[in-house]
Amino acid sequence: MATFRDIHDHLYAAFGPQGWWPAETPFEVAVGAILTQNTAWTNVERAVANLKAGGWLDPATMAEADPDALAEPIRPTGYFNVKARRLQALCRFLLDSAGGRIEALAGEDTADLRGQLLGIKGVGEETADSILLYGLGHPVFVVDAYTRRIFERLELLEPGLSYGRIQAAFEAALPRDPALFNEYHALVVSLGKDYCKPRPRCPQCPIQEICPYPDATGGFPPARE
DNA sequence: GCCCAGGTGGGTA
DNA sequence: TACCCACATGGG
Repeated sequence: MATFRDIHDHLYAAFGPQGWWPAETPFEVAVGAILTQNTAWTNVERAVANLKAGGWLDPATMAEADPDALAEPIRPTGYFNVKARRLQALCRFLLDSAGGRIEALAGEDTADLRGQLLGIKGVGEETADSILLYGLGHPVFVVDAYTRRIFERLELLEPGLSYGRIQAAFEAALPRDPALFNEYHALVVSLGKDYCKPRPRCPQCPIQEICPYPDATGGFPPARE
């Protein structure tokens, strides 16, 4: 039976280091974390390029903007009206509690800071944890739809567990190392994006020798996303 | 045309 | 608590 550690090692052998998060600053990580909600990263790249070109990538500039104006550069990510307000809520939080500098929060207690981030409208568990891990280097494991699908299919997670239960399973099985959590989540995304699809398709999966699906009859577990 | 994409908040029972 | 639904563009 493969372990969480085994899966990481297989993925690392297959894909190599991922170099995440694809952003230049912690603030850009936080912005990207909101923009990528239920959205392909290629669309986020366009939006971030638009934000940079328009001089938007600054907490005070975003917070004070007309939300309809902020929605324009982020249009390629979809949900642009919702996300414009979410970005503004994030920026207001940063201005109120960190002088507009997200780096100023890095030294805070992880659980306390996570609670503060979850208080921002539009920042849920995955977004908060992405900001904590990739933006600020805190040791939290990021759980996403790929994590759930892949590890349920590997039968390392029971179907239907909460975010917190899944996160706890990973954090209990692995050393509390931000660099490991960073690489692991990025590798999971890489597998999910290109191989472990929702529908019964596993094209040339690089870890198929340790995955029970498709089984002898070609069967898959029911899709549940 | 259909499925899918690095979710979240609000409403209802 | 546990479902539903809205939010929306872009690629395969």
